[in-house]
Amino acid sequence: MSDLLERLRGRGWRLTAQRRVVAEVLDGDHVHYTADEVHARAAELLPEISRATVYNTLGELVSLGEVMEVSTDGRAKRYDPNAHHAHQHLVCSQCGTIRDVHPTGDLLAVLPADERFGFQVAAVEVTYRGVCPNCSAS
Amino acid sequence: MSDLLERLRGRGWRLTAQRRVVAEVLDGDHVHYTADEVHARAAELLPEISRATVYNTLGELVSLGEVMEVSTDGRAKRYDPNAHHAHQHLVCSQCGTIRDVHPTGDLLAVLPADERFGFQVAAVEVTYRGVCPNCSAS
DNA sequence: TCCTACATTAGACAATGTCTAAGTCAAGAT
DNA sequence: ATCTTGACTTAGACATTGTCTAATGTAGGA
Repeated sequence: MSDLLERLRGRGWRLTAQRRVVAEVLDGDHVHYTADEVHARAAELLPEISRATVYNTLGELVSLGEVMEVSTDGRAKRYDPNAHHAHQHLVCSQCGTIRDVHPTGDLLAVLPADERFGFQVAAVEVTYRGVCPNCSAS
Repeated sequence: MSDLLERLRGRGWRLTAQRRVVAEVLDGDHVHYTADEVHARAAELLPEISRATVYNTLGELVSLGEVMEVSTDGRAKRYDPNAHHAHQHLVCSQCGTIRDVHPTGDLLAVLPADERFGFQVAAVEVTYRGVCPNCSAS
């Protein structure tokens, strides 16, 4: 993720202070912030950053394939910087905690041809749901 | 689905006109309406039905396991009356059409124990994405 | 240093969903 | 058949999340 800014510059992006702080907030794996959470954390580094810029920047990062958009609950979308390694998500039904997980096998292959209805199937998203150790204990 | 009202009565539900029309709108498989779509169709049968009642009723049907909540796009949730037969969804990336599909094998089993992080994993939701024949053609 | 096209901003607006207080009614009790 | 009561419905305010616009600012090349 630290070379994200380099890649973006290579794509002709202007490196503004706002884009830098958004990238900084997303830095590190296992982070799944909502847009408003990204905005709140970015605003600690750059108080005058606006919501619109955060939304714009996140949308651009998704378009470029640098960040994954995840919606596990029908509420706010979450942004996952771990976009360069295929993975799925495991969500706690109680507290909402999200973990990146890696199922075995080919998840696309288990959809038979006669269940594809002529679609050109390109991708698959899997959400596992359960109760995390923390919530089990209490 | 036609015996849904019977099951609900058995659970102590009051059978109001509003609940009848919501059940009628959802009747039939392969239907994936948003709450507002359900409201619009219900209002054709019972013009004075309110949005709040539709939201309440859908929420209750979901709690009772009679209807599945599906959110394939991070926008409005959709309501799937085909809740008594396990299935997953195939979504057209262009027009948003949704089909019910049935992958083979045990989708839970492909998540190894060392990828469960102590969670008690209870369910799995899969969304396949691709382009439908209609959108491929045009 | 200057230009200018691209980026940012504040805030209005849109879409979806939730909540409240007041009125209505289904269904059991009489 | 009527009464009673607690569950149900309603209108509309409110909340959350996301999008858009017009004015202003600025990164980076000339």
